[in-house]
Amino acid sequence: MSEVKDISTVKACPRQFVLAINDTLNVLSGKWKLPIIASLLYGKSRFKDIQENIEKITPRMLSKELKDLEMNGVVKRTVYDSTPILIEYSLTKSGKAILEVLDAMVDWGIDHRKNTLNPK
Amino acid sequence: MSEVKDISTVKACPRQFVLAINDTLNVLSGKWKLPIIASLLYGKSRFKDIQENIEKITPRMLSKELKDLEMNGVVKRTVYDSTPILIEYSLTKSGKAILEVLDAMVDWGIDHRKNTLNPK
DNA sequence: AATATTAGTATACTTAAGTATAGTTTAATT
DNA sequence: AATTAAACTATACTTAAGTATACTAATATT
Repeated sequence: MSEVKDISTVKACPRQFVLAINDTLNVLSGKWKLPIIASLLYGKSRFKDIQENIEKITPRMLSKELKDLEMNGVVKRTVYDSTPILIEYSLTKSGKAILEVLDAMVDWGIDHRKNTLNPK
Repeated sequence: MSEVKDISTVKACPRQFVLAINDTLNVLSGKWKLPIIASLLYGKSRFKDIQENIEKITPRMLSKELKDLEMNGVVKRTVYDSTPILIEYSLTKSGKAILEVLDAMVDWGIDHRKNTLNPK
């Protein structure tokens, strides 16, 4: 029994990795997801706040994307039964954790600009 | 002079970070970028190979996306002046380095599935 | 009573992304 | 000389993503 798997086994990307990457990409892709997540990381949490924070987003898109993010377990919608009724959006644990992915993306993006302007 | 920047300065995401993230997202978004990068990480490098490796991609899309990745400094196109002429695609240094971003995405995706199926 | 605010929804439309299908060029093989 | 292969390109089309504009329901303010 060899300790070394044959090359097709070693190099093939496991199905669950593909699924995981696609989940992540789904959460981040589209024109408005990142601005929304950034706005929630920053702290702005009411519909109106986010809308004002992200100039040019229409309420339709904000509504749609927030629902999408909520369905994907990234954003939590809380209704406070105060008067007037108050609705707050916040990031879930996972939602906050995505900052690590963003960090990796910042690192790559910055390095890439260096490499591309000044390649070896 | 305070050592502590006021909160709006500290929390605002620097412009270059936003640019870097968008660069990264650009390289990864769309239906075929990831399969293509994965195929090149795996080692398949000729147009025909990639096309066979990624079933269902049309030559139009493969061509378009390869050009796009090449323009963005992620993929390198090499023409070998053999007979018959041979064209090989490979990942640049940056292209290979994007594996780190993919790793972060795998980690988040897997954790996220755990959190979402089994939230605290 | 009229106006404003929050948190959206509804309808119609435009632009971007991706697909389907066929064709081209250069050289090799039969 | 006809057929095959690699590496694409061209044209037309469909679907998905995003925009524009207007509207609604509940409550609060003037």
